[in-house]
Amino acid sequence: MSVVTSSQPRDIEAAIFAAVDSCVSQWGWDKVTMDDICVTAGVSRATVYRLFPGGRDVLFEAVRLGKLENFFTAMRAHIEGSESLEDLLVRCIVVASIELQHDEHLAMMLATVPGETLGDLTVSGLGRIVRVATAFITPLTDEFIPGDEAAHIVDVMCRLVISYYLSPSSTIDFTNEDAARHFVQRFVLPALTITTK
Amino acid sequence: MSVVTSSQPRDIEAAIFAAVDSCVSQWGWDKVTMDDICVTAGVSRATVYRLFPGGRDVLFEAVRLGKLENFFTAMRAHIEGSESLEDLLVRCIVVASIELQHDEHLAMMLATVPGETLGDLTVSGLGRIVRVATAFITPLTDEFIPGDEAAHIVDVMCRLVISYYLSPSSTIDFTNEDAARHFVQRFVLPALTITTK
DNA sequence: GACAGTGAGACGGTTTCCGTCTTAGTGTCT
DNA sequence: AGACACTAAGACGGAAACCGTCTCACTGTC
Repeated sequence: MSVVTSSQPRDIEAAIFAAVDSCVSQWGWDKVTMDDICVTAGVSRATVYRLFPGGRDVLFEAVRLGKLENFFTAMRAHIEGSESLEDLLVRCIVVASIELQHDEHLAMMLATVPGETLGDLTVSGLGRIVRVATAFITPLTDEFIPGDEAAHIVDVMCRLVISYYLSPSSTIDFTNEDAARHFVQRFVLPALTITTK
Repeated sequence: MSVVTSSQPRDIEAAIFAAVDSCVSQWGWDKVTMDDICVTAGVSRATVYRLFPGGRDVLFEAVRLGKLENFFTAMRAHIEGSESLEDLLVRCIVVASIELQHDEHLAMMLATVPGETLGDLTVSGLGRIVRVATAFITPLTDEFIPGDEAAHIVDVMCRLVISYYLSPSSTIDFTNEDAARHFVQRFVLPALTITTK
């Protein structure tokens, strides 16, 4: 299994993912057809449907999951080594906010179910973000606070970051570290029911 | 309530044109639907089809014609007052090349028949450009050369400008005035069968 | 030769889109 | 008030695009 044959399906899969990226950024979710993706990837339709049985939904879901993992993996790299809960939270907020602002399609890809607009994000797509974020981030908070408390914090933070991304405020800029830190000190840390270790 | 007072059909027509622009620049020709345009323009379908009987083709053709006119009207403003044929030709080349390069959708809009890609431009769409260009520019060359000679020159210039736009050369840059002037002096003016007035 | 992976494309079912048409609502003019 | 012009909203049928599946031929590897 670990033996990599000369014909590497991984390359094709990567090409398809890249094609989805390219097509979506060019035309948006709604306008992209499977044929667009096939042509862009330089791949036959049969191949796409064989690699992603179920078609469009399955493929797009796979792309979204991949994006989610990449996003949080990159984030974890940024927040690892934090020496305090405050530091960790601040880094989370800043990195996530910047990344969201940087890649417009990311937010769409991360959260939305096919056919869903960005405006509905706070309604339905948020759940999965919170879920994945919790799974990725809470392990890093272990040394500071217990798991259930962490889950609670992550939940709130997710909603705040996304809310401020979708509808930026003139009073708080989460892409700014000082602002984020001030916010954490003022609103988050005091809310903890257990004193940080 | 959005009370539209004394709704003038011109406003609606302009809104539709703007909507086409917006939609095309967002999704491209092929991906745009009439409903997209209607929604973007904030206008009912019936209205669009009444203003442009024939539907999609007629509307898009109208948009293209409008673009063509705007393009050459703007160009004429730039080349009016030329004191020599050389000056006039150089200005034509430079203005057209810059304008084409500036607005990527312009070339598409100017030349292509619906469903046609930019690569086919030299084949089919070029005829109409040459036609309109001739109609707009030849009047301005009257004081330098006779009409039939002008038509010939305009024809050649159109093809050159478009060719260099579609496939830029490393030796000649038509958006550069000096390069264009040098080219005109070297290849165009000597080819005239009649000495310039 | 057996085999696995791929390209090309046909096929039927579904959805979307187009263009037309009808109806109702609104503002204007006489 | 009543006639009129214009538009929004949406139903409707036919056409086209799209989706997902499937078959067949081709290619490189074992």
